[in-house]
Amino acid sequence: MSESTEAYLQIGEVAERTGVTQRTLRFYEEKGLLRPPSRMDGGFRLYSEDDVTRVAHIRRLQNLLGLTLAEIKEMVEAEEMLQELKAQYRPEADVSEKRRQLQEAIGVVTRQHGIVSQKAEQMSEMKGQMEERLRTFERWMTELERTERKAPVA
Amino acid sequence: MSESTEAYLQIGEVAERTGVTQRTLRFYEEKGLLRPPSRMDGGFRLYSEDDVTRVAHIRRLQNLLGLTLAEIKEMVEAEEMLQELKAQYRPEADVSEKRRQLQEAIGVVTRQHGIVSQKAEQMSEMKGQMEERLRTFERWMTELERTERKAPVA
DNA sequence: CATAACCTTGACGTAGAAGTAAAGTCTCGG
DNA sequence: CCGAGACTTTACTTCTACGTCAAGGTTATG
Repeated sequence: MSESTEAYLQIGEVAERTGVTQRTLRFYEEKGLLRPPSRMDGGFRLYSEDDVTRVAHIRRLQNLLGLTLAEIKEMVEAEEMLQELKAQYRPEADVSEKRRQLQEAIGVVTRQHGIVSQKAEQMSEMKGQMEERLRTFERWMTELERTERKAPVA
Repeated sequence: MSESTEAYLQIGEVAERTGVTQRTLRFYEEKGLLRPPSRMDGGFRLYSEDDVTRVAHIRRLQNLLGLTLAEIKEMVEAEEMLQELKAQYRPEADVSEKRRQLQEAIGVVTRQHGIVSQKAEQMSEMKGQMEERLRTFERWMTELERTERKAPVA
């Protein structure tokens, strides 16, 4: 009973490990966010560890950056291209084509980076505002307490 | 023809200045995110500059933090309470009540701050990853160019 | 080989956040 | 005073991102 194909996961496991529902996994597949996984003879989906990582990534893009699935799809496709590029990296293929792909990949990631940078900046600005606000409240509070000591509660 | 009430804006202007549609403004009002504005005799809504600010704030909470309108409503209501508190600050009213309100306000903002902090951190982590990735690409690119010089294009 | 647990597709439902259309009202410059 | 354009409410529609059955096929285990 050696597990020759031990690295494969059924949809239920993937769902559990990623924290999304099976429905969501199928939905992402439908929408092109996950490549159609391999299947068992009976038709059961067989996911790889990579797919798990992928889902986590998708979720982060959703939750953190608030991107739509359509936008995420673009990003993910760029990643895909990258994987491909990585795989093709050794076999001496069309160099100028690889160059082009790499250029495009750089473009995509640069745009992503721009989005993240901007958001991160706005965030920390917001954070600062909130901290200032909290300081103000603390001041008010101390002041209130002073008032209370002067004229204590009946 | 002096503009005694010059500070008031109709919905169209507010829409234009905030970048949301009139429908959205009415929708926010319906949902309790914007206080019902004053009206002209004929029923036209009259907004203040404060309302414009408010809408901008709402949008940032939506876009930056990805909060739902329901969550934003809570926040906005807390702000409201704060305004009230600020206004009542001088008139010597029930001190312990004010204390309670202040406590609550601190609680709300602290929670908000927690959310923002966490997101900000995750963001900068993501940003870092992207930067590393870009560096990798640049390396690949230089390598590709070296290859090209060795065996130039026909 | 039965059967529980797991999976399949398909179809319809839902919540959030508006968009859009209809039919009528108001305002304001000329 | 009137017509163009801005505004009103009401109602229906759309889009996204799934949730929720339903009816049946598959797999693993005793």
